[in-house]
This record gives sequence, C-alpha cells and structure tokens, in this order.
Amino acid sequence: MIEIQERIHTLITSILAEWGIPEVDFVVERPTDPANGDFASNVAMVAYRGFAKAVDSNVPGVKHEGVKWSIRGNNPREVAENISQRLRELQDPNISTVEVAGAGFINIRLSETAIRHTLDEAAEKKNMWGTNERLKGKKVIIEYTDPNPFKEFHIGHLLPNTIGESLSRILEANGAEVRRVNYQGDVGMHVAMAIWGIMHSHEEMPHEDADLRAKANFMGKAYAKGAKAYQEDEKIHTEIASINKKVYEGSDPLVSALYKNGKRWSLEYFEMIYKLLGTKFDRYFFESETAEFGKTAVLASLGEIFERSDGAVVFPGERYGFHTRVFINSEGIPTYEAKELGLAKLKYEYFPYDRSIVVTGNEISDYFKVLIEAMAKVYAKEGLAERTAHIAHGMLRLSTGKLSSRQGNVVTALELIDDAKAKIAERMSEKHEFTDADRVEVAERAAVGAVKYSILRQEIGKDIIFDFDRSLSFDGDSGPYLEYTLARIKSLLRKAEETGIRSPGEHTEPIGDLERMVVRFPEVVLRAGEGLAPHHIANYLVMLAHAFNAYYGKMQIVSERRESAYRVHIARAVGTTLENGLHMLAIPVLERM
RNA sequence: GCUCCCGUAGUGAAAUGGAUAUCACACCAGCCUUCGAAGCUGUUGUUGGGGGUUCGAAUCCCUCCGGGAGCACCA
Repeated sequence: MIEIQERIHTLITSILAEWGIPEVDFVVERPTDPANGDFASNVAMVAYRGFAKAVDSNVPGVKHEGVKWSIRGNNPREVAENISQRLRELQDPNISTVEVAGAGFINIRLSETAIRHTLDEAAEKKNMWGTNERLKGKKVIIEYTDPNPFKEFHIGHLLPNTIGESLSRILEANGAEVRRVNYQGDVGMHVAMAIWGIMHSHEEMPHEDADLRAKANFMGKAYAKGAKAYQEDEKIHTEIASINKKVYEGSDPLVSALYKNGKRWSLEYFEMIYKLLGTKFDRYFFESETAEFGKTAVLASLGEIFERSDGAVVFPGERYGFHTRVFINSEGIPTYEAKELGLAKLKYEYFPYDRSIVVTGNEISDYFKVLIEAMAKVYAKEGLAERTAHIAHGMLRLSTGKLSSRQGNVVTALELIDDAKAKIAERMSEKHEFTDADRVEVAERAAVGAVKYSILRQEIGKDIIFDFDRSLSFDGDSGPYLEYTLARIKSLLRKAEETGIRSPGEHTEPIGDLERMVVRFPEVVLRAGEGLAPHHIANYLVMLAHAFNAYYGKMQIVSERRESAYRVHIARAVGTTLENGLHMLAIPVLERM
C-alpha cells in the first residue's frame, strides 16, 4: 500500500510536469472518513494557491501575463477535475475510481486487485508483515530505563522502559539496526546513603540465597533510612559524604565490599524485571565510567567552550538562549551534565550511530537542550549533537485506588504488576483448563501487557494517569481487549484447522471495512517510525480489533459453507497483524486467556 | 519573576494544516440452545476565552485565563 500511495504521488507529479507546472508540495493521504476513498490528495488546492501567488492578481487564474505556466482551471475544483481526468486516462491497475469532492480534493479508490494483493501479502509475510526497509543501513542507539542501583525500581521506570523498548522494535520494523543501552548511576550520594543505611541495619540484611525481591526491598529501605538521616542529622551528613569518597577511592574494604555486593544485587534484580518486561539490553553504561571521560572532555575545551565561574566549570548556555549549567563542580567532581557529555562519546565508540535516542522524564528537558548545545560545540567534528534526540515522557501518576493511597514508600513496578496480575487471574476464563502454573503465567503476561498498553496508547510526553480500575477494566481501549481479540482469533484458527478448511480459498466476498483496515498496517508502522510514536500502532490495533469483532458478530467464520475459507483467510491476516503490532509494542501475546 | 510543556464530551485519549473533530469508559436501550459476552449493535454529549495568518486551524502566530515542570555546583 505504501508503494501504491507513493506511486499515486509520482503519477500526479508527472501530470503536473506534463503541463509545465512547477513543483508543488502536496500530499497523498488517508482521508479521515473512509467514505472519501482510500487515498485523497490536496494537490489541486495547493497548486492553485501557488499559481494565484505567481500571477499576483486580484482575479487569480484568469490573468496569465508574466507567468510562463498555466494551471488549467479557474478554481481549485476545476484544476482537480483536470488532474483527475488525466489520472483516469493513465489507467493505473491499482486505481479503480477518481473523484473530485469538497473544495477540490481528489479522492481515489483502489481496485479490488490492489487490496487483495496486499491482503495476501499479510498472510504470506507472517512476522515480516508490516515491516519496511526505510531505515535500512541506519544505526540507532537508544538509551532508556536508567534505574539507579541501590534504589527501588519504581513505577516511574516503567515509562521509559516501555516506551524505549517499543521504539526499539518499531525502528527495527522500519529496517534500522538498533542497540539498546541502559545508563545507570552506580556512584554518587544516593549510593553512599544506601550504604550508610545498610551499615545501620545489617542485622536485617538478607542472606545471599534469599529472594531477589527481598534483597531489593532491603536495599530500598536502607536507602530511605540513609536519605532521611542525611537530611536530619548534620553529623551523619558528614559520615555519608565520607562514604561517598571511599566508594570513589575504593579505600575502605568494608565499604567496597558492601558496594560491590549491593550493586550486584540491584543489577540482578533489575535483570529479572527486564526479563518480565521483555527487554534485553545490549550494553550497560555506568556513571563510574562516564565521569572521568566526561571530565576530561570538558577540561580539554576549558576557555573555549567552558568557563570557570565561582570555582566551578560551567557551560555559558545563556549566551545561546539557554540556562548556564555547571559541568564540573567546585570540588572538581563532574556533574550529570559532564557525565552525559562523556556518555554521548562512549556510546559512539561502542556503536557509531546515525541516530542516538535518549528516553527520560520531561523534567530534564531544559537541561537536555543545554547539553545538546554543548555537544554541538564539543563534538562539532563528529556531529553528535545533530544525531541526538531527546524523547521526554511525562510522569506516571496513580489516580484513586489502592496503590496511590499507600503512604510513605514509592510504589514499585513489581507491586503494580502484582496487583494487576491478581485482578486478571480472578477474571480469567473458566472455559479453559489452565494448570495453576499456566494460570499464573498467563495472568502475569496479561498484566504486563495491560500496564504497557496504558502507557503506549497515548502520545509520549504527557503525564499518564494510571487509573487502576480503568486500565485493567479489560473493556474497550485496553491491552486485554487486544489480547482477547487475538486469543479469539487463535481459537478460531485452531477450529478451522481441525475442520480442515483451506484458506485462502476463492474470493467469494466483496472487500469490506475489515480488509481495508488490515492493509493499512504497513503505513501505520512507517508513520510510527517516522514520528517515534508508538501510540499510532496502539490506536490502529484497537480500530482493527474492533473491526474484526464487528465482523465476527455478523458472520460465521468457520462453517460448512463455501465462504468459510475466505473468511478464515481474513481472520488469519487480522491475527498476523495484531500479533506483529503487539510485538512492536513489546506486549506479550497470549494463546489463551 | 523568567523559560519550556500542556488545556479536546462527565472521565481518559486520537486527529500528517484538510472534508461532517474520531475512539474508549461511564450513562441509557438491546443482543449469548452459531465459532471465546474481556464481545457486538444503537442513543446522548466536546476543541479554555479573545484576536490573527490561511481557500481551509484542535493543529501555526499573538494575548489572556488555568494546570504541570525547570531555573548553575543532585540526578
């Protein structure tokens, strides 16, 4: 379909060229209302405006003096009529009808063969259906999640992880070579606070072969204890600062041992969560490795790009319309900015990227602008700044409900998933005989999907209000709705298999809304890739699922009748589309639920 | 105070400068002795206010109102 869309654009361009009309910036797009055809173009309106300007007359389209070309029409509608007429004459096999509507839109309806051809493709290409090679040969590195060892993996981390993983898969579906990386703060005051906390609650410390969650929980508490003490007590403040120094220097055996152990526990715990969420990172970067690297880079251009100010080294961003920010503090320690500067280069050495995407919360958007500006100067030769894009997401807020009312501690990612899991387990079908283990696994996968869907269904950047009851209501626009539809299709296909129905069979029925919806998938994938916008896929899948469920309500798909083979063929295409779409969102696919 | 982001039915969202602003939830009325009712069909209701650009504005510009975030030695 993308090819056809582009072909239509080319055809129209060639018609304009025949008439000597200079380049026109028009689009061939899907009309909002399917009643207006499969594709529509605004070429006549855009060309006419260009013409009117060229003529520079109060009676546009009538006077041609001074203009070497003619628009072939006295108003946009006439222009559209003439272009349409020529388009019909060309008799492209993909096009069935061309009509003019509204202010001068050219509405194009595709031929049945064109749609059937794409439909067959959906069935044949299997897990490649929907993918394209737009980004073939492009290297993309994408950083997301960024949890800090020694701290909890809380619900806030679910956003960048879910978004980052989905973007990775969407970019891969668009042909890019992707590296997933994760940047973690393994040094700094938060680590020192946690270690202080561990030292002051070591009697509660779990044994090495304890559950990972118990270990993570212990460290989360230790960190909270340390952070509280740090704020409240001046003496402890100093102690923690001293621990921080010892971590850097590796000068104290006890501190070093606790550090090493704690970091390992955290990373193992995170790894368990990544597995649950369906993410596998290619490379982990740590602040301990970017710090010196970044500091060196900053000092190398001190005086040219960076300046001294009050004993610190700053980037004078105000000069370029941003904030001035500290890169190395007055104690000579690189700040996050310097580390990030170092990270950009380390990433490039690891994987010479065409594009680098960093997914973080939007509270650091301003600071990131400063960073990009500094990168543009420091890495001018490599052009790293131009290749870097910051994707800022909002916050995950819990509305009313159980989790938000919990006092004190932050809500961890696993707590949220566990609650979702329990709720789903209650509602699972009694029809299927799940073993207890299966039931737990299916509920868990469905829970992950439900949470992820509620994040991916909307545009990146806005806060997400996670209403527990709504997100897990399973009705309508939800993860479980998609899962349910797919499980239903899979069940249907199993039945067709048993009945011995051979699809595709003959095309016994006219093309309907469902078929037209299926063939749009590759365009949606392309658009999601170009806009780095997973929500296009999420929204599309819901529309597709709805179209299928409506179809399912009206028609008997598996039957003794002759039409059955074709209907199974369509159901299979829908199933493949849903499955591939869910994969691009990194939402687990369930066979039964 | 300054800078950035955001205001779309009761609620949560969608819309590539395009055509009558689209979904879902909730509400109300229906549909299971046909393939999974976590489903389907139907009904009600929306672009914060004002100005501008444009053939055409939820979208771009200005302004006001409302919400959020950031504003140098944390990350």
